[in-house]
Amino acid sequence: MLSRAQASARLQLLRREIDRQRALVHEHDTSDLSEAALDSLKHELSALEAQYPELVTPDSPSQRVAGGVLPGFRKVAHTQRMLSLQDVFSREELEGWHERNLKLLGEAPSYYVELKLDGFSLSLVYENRVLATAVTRGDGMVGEDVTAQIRTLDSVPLELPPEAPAGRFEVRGEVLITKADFHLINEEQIKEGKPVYANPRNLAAGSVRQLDPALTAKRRLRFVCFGVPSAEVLTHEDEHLFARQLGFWVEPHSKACTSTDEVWDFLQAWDTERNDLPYGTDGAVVNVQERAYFQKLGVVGKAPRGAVAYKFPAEEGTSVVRDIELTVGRTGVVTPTALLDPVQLAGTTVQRATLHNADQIARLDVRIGDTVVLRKAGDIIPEVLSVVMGLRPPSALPFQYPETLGGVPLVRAEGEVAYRVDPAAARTLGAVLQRQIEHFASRGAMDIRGLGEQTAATLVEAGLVRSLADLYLLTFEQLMSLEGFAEISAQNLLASIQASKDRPLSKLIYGLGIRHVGEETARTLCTFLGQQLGVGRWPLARTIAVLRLQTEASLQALPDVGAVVASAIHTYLTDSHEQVVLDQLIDLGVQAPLEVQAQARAGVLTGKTLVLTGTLSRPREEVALEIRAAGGKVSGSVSSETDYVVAGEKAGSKLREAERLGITVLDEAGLAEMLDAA
DNA sequence: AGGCCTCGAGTTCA
DNA sequence: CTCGAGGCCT
Repeated sequence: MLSRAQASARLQLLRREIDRQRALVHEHDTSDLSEAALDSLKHELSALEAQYPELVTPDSPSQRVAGGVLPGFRKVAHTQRMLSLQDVFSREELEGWHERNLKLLGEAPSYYVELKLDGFSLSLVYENRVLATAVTRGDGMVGEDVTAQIRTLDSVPLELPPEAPAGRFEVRGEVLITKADFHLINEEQIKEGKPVYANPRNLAAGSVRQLDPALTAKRRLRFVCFGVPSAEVLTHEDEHLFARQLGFWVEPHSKACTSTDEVWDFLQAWDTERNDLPYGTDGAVVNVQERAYFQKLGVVGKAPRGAVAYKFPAEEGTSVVRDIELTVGRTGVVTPTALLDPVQLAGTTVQRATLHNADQIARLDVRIGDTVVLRKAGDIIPEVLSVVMGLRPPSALPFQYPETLGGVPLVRAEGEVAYRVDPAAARTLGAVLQRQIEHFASRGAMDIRGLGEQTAATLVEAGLVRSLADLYLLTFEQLMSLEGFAEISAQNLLASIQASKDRPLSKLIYGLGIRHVGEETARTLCTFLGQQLGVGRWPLARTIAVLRLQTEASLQALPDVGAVVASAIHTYLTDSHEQVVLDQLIDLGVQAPLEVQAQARAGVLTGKTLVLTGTLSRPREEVALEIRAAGGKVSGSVSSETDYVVAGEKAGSKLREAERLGITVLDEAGLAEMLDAA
């Protein structure tokens, strides 16, 4: 919560930045901030003003209806004010609005939901069925006369059919440009070395505000009607039908609903389906269906109560960096994370975002106190896109890494992006040990159920676990003495730890956390050991003994193992600490068996590389196992080396990449068929 | 030396 | 998912 003085300073910055953005958009049709990010700033502004109403100034952007009037066009007053709509962002807010309708009307209205298209609003006035004027929305009261420009649009009838009423008749709608045309025009701009348009709305607005109508005509603009306020009809839906009869294009996906459940279903469905529409939408308008009710609900401030604009969860937003936290990973790499004021992003509340490394911080020039633009990368992980420089407090200093972390010196290795804690001292840090244990116990490694972040922290803090081997020394009594352990959970954990002794060798090697040795390299080592030892089932004592015989040179002979990886493995095996740990694991009965089959039968997929993507019906690891059993290799990324891509539900970029490269795409059934063919 | 390609490691929220 | 970096081929 900001103090009054802090709020006042912040408000000033926000107003200045929002005004600057508005000037950019409306006078130059460019922008250096996305629509969603700007929305987010406006949202913060109104929230702060709501909190400190006495700080609202008459010139605040919140006091104005979007738009503004540009010099060069004749100003025209709207006969009926063009209102704006109140925004709702969640189901709760939608239900709240419905409750209010219910209270004010005494009974539930029905609703008509229509997609809100991404263009700019326009009012057409017909006099005796002939187009008289076309006026932009402007500030809602007064707009600009763009009749000459609008006349060039095919989708605006210059004359209405006889069904239209005589006299003055108003038609309202949105002027927009399709996504395809938007991209086409921006490509032209790039070719000509001109600035690109930030979004279709800016382009549509810019195209209409060409003083020369011939220029407007070249842009393929379309008028889409959303209302005929002066028509004599009973429902909002009828307005749409009537407009269609008169020859206007009306967005065809609108839906009549009798409950908010139905409304919500519509909104949820279109949140994803809208991506397939040829034009952009950033929300939907929920209208009270019955006109009489709509009138009765009236207008409050500058918005009618009978309709709200639902905004689809934005993929971009803004927030303020309160602090930069440094966390140390299992390898000793120190990663900076921005701690943020909570912000809604694509349907979740985001409070932290990784800054990756020192380079990234320097590139973005992120500082504590900065306002940043955030996006969800791949719909999951928040990412800092940029800093809004106009909102930087004067006191913000460039971020500096400290010299030490937890008393251990931080070093940045030659040519590396990352800072690490001094490797020799890393194992003395509880945080590093905790991460090592988490990794060792993770699903891809030893798969010890019940040993996650929380438990690992408890065990390390209590001093019960000082190395990976200590896990196998834990007793029931020790666990019971810990906070948060009951009989059942203690027994379960001990059982999981026992069970982990029989995981395959590759899982153990991966779990050890040797630098540069991941799942793939662990398997490479196992294949090599299999060749050395021959057919049989080999215990850890034997496999480790063979590994310890290897020189760096012999390791380098393995596929995908070069100088760096070989050295890392060799260093690990000869490190005195690690030797003790490995010997202990052997003594404590960790088998980690290496099974060597008589002869890896050549399967149907021998020599083939496959990539799995999307949601499969079974765990990915299970499918991967079958593919490997058939001789195939499972890789993480699609390239020209890939033979098949197996796509499940909701496959994303990898599927597109596969299509681009012309790689055969299989579904799960297709894969099963190939495997069965063996 | 340069340019793929693959692997490793770290990441957020519900 | 994304980025950095190691391995390997040209």
